[in-house]
Amino acid sequence: MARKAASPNRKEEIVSAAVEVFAETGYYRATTAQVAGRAGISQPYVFRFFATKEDLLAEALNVSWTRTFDAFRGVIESAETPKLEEELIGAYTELMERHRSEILLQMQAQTIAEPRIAGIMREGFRETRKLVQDAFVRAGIDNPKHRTLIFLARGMLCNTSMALDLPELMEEEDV
Amino acid sequence: MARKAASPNRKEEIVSAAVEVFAETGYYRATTAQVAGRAGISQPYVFRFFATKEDLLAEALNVSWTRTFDAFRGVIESAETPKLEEELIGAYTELMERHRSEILLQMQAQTIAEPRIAGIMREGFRETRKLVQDAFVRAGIDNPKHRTLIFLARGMLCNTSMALDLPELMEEEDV
DNA sequence: ATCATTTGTAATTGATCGATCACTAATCTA
DNA sequence: TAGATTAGTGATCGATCAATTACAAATGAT
Repeated sequence: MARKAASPNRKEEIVSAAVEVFAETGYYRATTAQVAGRAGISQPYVFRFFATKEDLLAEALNVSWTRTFDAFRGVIESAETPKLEEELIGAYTELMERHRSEILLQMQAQTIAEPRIAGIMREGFRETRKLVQDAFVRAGIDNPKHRTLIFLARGMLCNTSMALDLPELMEEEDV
Repeated sequence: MARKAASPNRKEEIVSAAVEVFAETGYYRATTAQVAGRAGISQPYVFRFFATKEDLLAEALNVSWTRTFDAFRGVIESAETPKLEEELIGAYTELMERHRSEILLQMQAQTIAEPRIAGIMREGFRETRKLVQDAFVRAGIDNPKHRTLIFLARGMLCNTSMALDLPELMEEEDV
């Protein structure tokens, strides 16, 4: 039997590098050489782990959605009803601060037409929506579907505000 | 004095073609040859009107934002107060149906880091926000800043719903 | 009708990039 | 320590693309 060693998490390192490079430069303009450089390996070595650049994008998006689900699930399992929505917003804010690149990548991927990528994005949004809506229903919140829509909508505007560095887009206190 | 002729709107034709091709394929992956083909001209001829591909993108975005402003202004100048928000939503829905590609291009451009493009996007969002908020204030609507945020947020989610073909994302009627 | 301007294209170029191939260095097994 | 497997790289290649150049055809003015 064979034993692997070296960097046991090479694959994860490459994915992390890809998330950053894709987010900064744009998936199509970003090169596999940039990703490799960021991961501290040579460009051809990337292809030992991912057959194509698109495979790498798909995995980067999966990682990003998994983190999103986990963040929301953590809140849903622990938060008390009256603070549920507030804490979900808090969790997303923290996600955006700690994993900005993953959110920027999700934003990009919304307009990528490749069926495989579009499928991942659709599933990501569907699952997020289900997670939040079920939690609102279980918490006995009124108009759960409406509240879920508003929650997701604020999230999308929050993304725009972050990506374009336009914090005023999220101001809502009237004097 | 020289007189021009041929197609007096060649430039507009190229921009229209660019909006579609960029929206379908993604700006970075789209080629100037595709844009030229869509416009019915040769690839080098594009560069008689736009010095660089980025110039073409900038103009495409300007056209798209101008149309957005015009759509909202039309409603604001004519709508009666109680129906203002409803009609603004209607105007945006129509814009998305009639000029889907322009909206998809705006979505894409949210994550393009080139300073010139980011500047156009920032200005577009700032102006849209000002337009809507001032209209809400003039209409005497309560919490105008909050209502403006919710309006813009719904617009962003609506974009996602359209781009990913996920109509359920905009459902909000509870049974 | 000729000359100048404008409209447009074919051909090309220099750069870039994803992916492959051929190879070496390190590590493991027996 | 020999042999085999694994980890990793340099070199390269075919394709692609934005942009330039050098032209040709049409149009307009005199």
